Amino acid sequence: MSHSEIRVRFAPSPTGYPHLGNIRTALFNWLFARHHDGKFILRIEDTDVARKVAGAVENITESLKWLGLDWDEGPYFQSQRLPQYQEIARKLVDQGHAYLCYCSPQRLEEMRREQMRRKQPPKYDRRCRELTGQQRARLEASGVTPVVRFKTPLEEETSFHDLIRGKVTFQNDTLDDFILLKSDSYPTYHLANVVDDHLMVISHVLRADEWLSSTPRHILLYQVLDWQPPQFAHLPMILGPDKAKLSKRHGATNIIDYQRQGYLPEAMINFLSLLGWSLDDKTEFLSREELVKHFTLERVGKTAAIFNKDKLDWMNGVYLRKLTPEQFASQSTLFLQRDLPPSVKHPLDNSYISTITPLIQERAKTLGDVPRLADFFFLGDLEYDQSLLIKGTDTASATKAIETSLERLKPLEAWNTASLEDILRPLATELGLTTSKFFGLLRVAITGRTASPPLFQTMAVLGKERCLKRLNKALHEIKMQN
RNA sequence: GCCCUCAUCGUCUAGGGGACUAGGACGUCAGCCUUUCAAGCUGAAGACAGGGAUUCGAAUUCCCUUGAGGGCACCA
Repeated sequence: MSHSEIRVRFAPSPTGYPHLGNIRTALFNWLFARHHDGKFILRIEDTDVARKVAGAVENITESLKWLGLDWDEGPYFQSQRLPQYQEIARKLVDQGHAYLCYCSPQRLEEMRREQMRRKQPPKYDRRCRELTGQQRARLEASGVTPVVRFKTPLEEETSFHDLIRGKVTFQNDTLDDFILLKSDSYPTYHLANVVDDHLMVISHVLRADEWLSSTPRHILLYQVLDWQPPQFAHLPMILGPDKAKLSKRHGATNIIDYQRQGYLPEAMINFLSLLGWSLDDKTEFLSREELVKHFTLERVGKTAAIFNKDKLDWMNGVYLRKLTPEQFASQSTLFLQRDLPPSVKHPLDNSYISTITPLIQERAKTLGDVPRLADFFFLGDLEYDQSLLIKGTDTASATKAIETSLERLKPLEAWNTASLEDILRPLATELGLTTSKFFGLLRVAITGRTASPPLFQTMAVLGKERCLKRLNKALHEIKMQN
């Protein structure tokens, strides 16, 4: 591989399922790689045995696949590369850049509590930093398994140039002697991350802003290891509506949930790309190809973005409407099969579905809306809410309207939108009702609700038999209620 | 408490000294269309956190204040 090749990675830890923020990071890495014709690498940072979540790796790969964020290498697993980290840790100890620490977690915990209580920055007191051989031998003999800590320089400062933030500087004395290797001999994030980014020849680290303050530690590691650090770009965070870092308590943040709710991957990609990045002052819609073509770090912003679900819904609706009727029908089918009430008999008839979905397409914001918007096309008997049935009309006129409609409709042979309109529209005048009232009444009788696709089209799709049956039932209910 | 970062309409953002009476989008409101709901169209309301400084001129540069976020684990 050439030295100038762009190589980036998405490196999630399998301690949970990826949410919007994680995926936005993946997306920007992917876009950056594709834009520069580089490589996008997937690395699983599974160094925390205790917090590992079953199925997380599968969920991560599934999410990336759903969105079409294909990776060129990996997934690599850090848990399978333990010897590499251990060797580096050993080397650092040998060279005097790191040391063995025998302090117990309990002692550290107490110390932290005390520091917090005294409003001091919680920091390791470096008790083991300068142990004599004798002291070490005694601790070793007592059976304590040590951790390896980095010997952070006590003076001077560490700075680096962030591609998005510019120059960032930290005083070394504000840094801790952080742990490199845990007592279970797994590396911590800091060690594994640096070692892997170097070994995998990562050219650019594009990660969320929350990592900014650990970057000086990483820089320090690169320095003592005599490795060239990658370029860093810390992406603005995505926050929940409460302005806090996205987390479980923000609800359905797992990216796969959005798939389940019926968001389209294209819409998701487009929406996410605009969270922290923009092309110009007006472009809202960009295809995957356009995104790849135009994506640059220069146009990534610095300010954290609050996730705005309303806009996602709007955008998904636009993408839904852009689908061909055939595409929309086939995409809807899965959701209808999954979410229609159990009373609806399966399997569903595909040709019937394709007559319905055109009436739903411009009304759905997600594919998950489809079953709710279309259930009355599949249900047998409808349950009427009496207040809906007689809304805006009195019982007598409602009864008469439906009776007359039934009378005129029964002999109708050609049951289609035009013929239905030819019969029913004049009837409104005849009955002395506004079309709004008359059609509204029929709408409730036919669909069980006050809002639906256009009445005649709906009736045409439902068919004569079902419509007459529903009108009869509605009529019966009106009479029963009085 | 300490460190770091950020700061334009409710939200996502454009803006990198004069083109800004600050543009676009979502949302909101109003109107049009209309058999309802949507969709569509038109319009409206709506922001440069505050204070200094630099400059002929600042949303744009610098400083301070304030606010917000993030980090400070044998978690990543």
